[in-house]
Amino acid sequence: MSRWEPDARGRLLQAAVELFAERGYDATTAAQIAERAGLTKTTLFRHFADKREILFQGQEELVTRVVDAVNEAPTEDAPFDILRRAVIALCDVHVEERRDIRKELVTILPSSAELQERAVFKRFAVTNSLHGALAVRLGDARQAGVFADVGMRAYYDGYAAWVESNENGSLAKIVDAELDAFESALSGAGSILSST
Amino acid sequence: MSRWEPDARGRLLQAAVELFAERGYDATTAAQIAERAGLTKTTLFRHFADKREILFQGQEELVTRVVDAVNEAPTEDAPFDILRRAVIALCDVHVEERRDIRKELVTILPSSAELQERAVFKRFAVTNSLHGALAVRLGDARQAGVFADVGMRAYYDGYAAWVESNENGSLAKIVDAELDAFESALSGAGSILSST
DNA sequence: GTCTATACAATGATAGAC
DNA sequence: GTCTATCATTGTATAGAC
Repeated sequence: MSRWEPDARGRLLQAAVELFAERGYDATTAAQIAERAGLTKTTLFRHFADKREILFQGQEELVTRVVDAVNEAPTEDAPFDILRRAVIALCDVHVEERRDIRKELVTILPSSAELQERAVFKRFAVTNSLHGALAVRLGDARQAGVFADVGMRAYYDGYAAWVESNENGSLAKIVDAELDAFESALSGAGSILSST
Repeated sequence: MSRWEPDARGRLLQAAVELFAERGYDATTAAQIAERAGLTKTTLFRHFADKREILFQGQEELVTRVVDAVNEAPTEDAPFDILRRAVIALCDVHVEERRDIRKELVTILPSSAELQERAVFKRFAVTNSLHGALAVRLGDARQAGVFADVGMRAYYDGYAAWVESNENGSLAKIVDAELDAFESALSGAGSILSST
């Protein structure tokens, strides 16, 4: 019952995705996004720290998910099983996500260096959180580092395959298979190290 | 000879590092940097694509170095030995680098989100190039991915330790030891995977 | 508590003169 | 190569409207 239309953030996101798809990220100004959402530039920046953040909203949840999953993993879990839980926990986020926007994102992202930088930085943040949690749990920072990298690689590779495959089937299944493949690669790694 | 003082880029870098150290990255404007270097803002942006790039100039060299090292590795090299060559090849870049600037960089970087994003993006670019070259050489994209991540982790961890240790000894030595540690972690990885 | 109006500082692009 | 000048855009700050 307020005087304002509700869901300002949602409207801004919708407007942004539309305009980015129409004329590209760089060619779209913050003012144009706000206008299409029936708001002003000032209000846009009250909701989002910057223009990039419109598309990466809610990534902080990935950090808490991955850390919680590691911390709550059963004591009897083997290291790679802990990693598996953590990475699979990330997949659930995308269930609620709007499919149309996800589809657009994949085409918008490569068009702007600014956006790619932000995307990479978010990935880095999640990787670091996973690394930290695993280091505590496993007691070995280097092993935790390798596992964190492998897990995130499985996640992002799986995500890319999922989006490209027209989204039949669940993301979690694809990522799980990806983890299997990396697990074999790791277990075979001992035999392909230095000859010395 | 010309009317202008030579080495505009060097003077701009010098001025930028000084000012960033004095008053922080965000509080320093492009105009101030240019002024201290005896130039104008326009000229600054003719030499550097943006303000961040002043500090990350020459990182493209890392990409060519790492790729060349992989491609030129002897046929008889084991996979991890190829990786070792590639990562060690990165270390030589920092020999020529000016020590005072390197020292300052470590304090400036954490003070600005903008700078960290760029730094992470550069690391990502090098990692991807290494990944690509290793994938071709090893014929297994996933194995190459794990190796690329491990190698870059060894490099950046080693670099951090090197800078912190007041720079006695060579970077290559520290990174090499780091690689040894990761190699053991990898060779032991087979035994710590899923219990299933 | 959310939105608007206005003014402002800084980045980065562009065009033309030396 | 550099300079002056001008410009659009991002993002902030302030003060006020509903």
